[in-house]
Amino acid sequence: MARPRAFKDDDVLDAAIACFWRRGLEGTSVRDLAAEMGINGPSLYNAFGDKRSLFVQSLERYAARSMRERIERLECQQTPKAAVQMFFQEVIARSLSDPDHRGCLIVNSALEVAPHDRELRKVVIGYLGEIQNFFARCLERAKDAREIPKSVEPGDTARLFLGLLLGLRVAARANPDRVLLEGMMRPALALLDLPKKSAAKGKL
Amino acid sequence: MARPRAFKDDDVLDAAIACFWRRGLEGTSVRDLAAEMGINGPSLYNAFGDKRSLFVQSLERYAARSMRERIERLECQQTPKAAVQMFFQEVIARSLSDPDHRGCLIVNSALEVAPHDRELRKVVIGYLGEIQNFFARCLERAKDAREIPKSVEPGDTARLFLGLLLGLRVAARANPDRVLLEGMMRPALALLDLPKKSAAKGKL
DNA sequence: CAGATTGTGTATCGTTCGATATAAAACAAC
DNA sequence: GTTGTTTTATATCGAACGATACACAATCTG
Repeated sequence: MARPRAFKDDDVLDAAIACFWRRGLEGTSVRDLAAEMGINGPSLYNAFGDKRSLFVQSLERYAARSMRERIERLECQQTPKAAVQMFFQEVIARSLSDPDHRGCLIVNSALEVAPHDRELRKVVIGYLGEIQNFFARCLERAKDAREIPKSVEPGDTARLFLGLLLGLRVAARANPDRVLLEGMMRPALALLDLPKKSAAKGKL
Repeated sequence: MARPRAFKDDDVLDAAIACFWRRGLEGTSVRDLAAEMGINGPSLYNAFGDKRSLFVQSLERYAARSMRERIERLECQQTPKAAVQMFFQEVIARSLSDPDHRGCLIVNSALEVAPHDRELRKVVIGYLGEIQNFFARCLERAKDAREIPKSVEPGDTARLFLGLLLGLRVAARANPDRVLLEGMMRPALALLDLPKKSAAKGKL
């Protein structure tokens, strides 16, 4: 009943994600966005509303495609313990191979916009909660399956892993060095190692 | 031999720190800065150079007054193990009591400016290295003093604590919740607890 | 005092910002 | 075809941006 879009919303949204991911909300201009998306300013406003609204939609698409995709894939294809291990393995690999040092759009947003934008803070906290819940679920299941020591407390350990993920992503932006990224995870992931079964041992 | 400054550089630099700390480099305008510093634009440029140069000087003063002060104070007044514990205790207390959710200027800068500014990246990496070295020194000394288990590897554990500090500061900006902040540190700090001396025990 | 030098305050430079007014273009329904 | 609706492209809008030109004020050296 009217002129059709000359672009697919999802495609240009991916281009917007690329901009925001590299430079953040305030660091990206509407002209930058329009150029990268291959559309004109008015088309951008017509399709996505103002800049902040485009940012919200970019963040939501990023969360669905980058975060939830990884969580769902690992959670249904791996054992609970391996899911956590591979989660960080993938994040580190991505961080080390990204020449732009983009880190994670959610973490970047947690630092840039969450303190000043009440609504976006709720959104970001929601995404971080999803990650924390993923860790907590994996740890609970791993504990039930005797994959990890009984001494692991799933709640706090999930918080530990969330904190380390945030730290990993910050380090990935400033100093993506393999020794640093793998080194900071090693003692934490070692918490999941089962105690060796040796002869002269036994807690009781 | 000429007209004297109507302000003390350090005082107005503190005001600049306050601006950059809350809103970052790009989020703070020169007008914001001049207003908060109580001086006019030209005086700002005369005394500190351009905006980026003022940012560098603010960051250096912040590092000296917030980071190095804490490190030196804890390192000479506390046992090595207590220094690490109190470091995080102080950071968490500050994070929970700050109504502006400012986090840490160094961490904020690691995320905002380090990826796009080669020189500032070096500066930020240097500051992060100072923190990591503080942790490493404390852990080495604590190990020598039998304050922490022999199983603690100082290098990686220092990287772990640096990563957690970064994560703590990000969480402090988006979601400064006591349960989260203390919970994410608990399993990591528990690594420093000595094993209980019970009767039926002994590694060898 | 006069001369030199530096800081201050006003006003503004050109640029870029987010956001639109406007009109032509591309479709569906008729 | 005509009409109605939405998208596109050009050309901006006023505001805010980083940065200065300029003249005046304040100090030191003689």
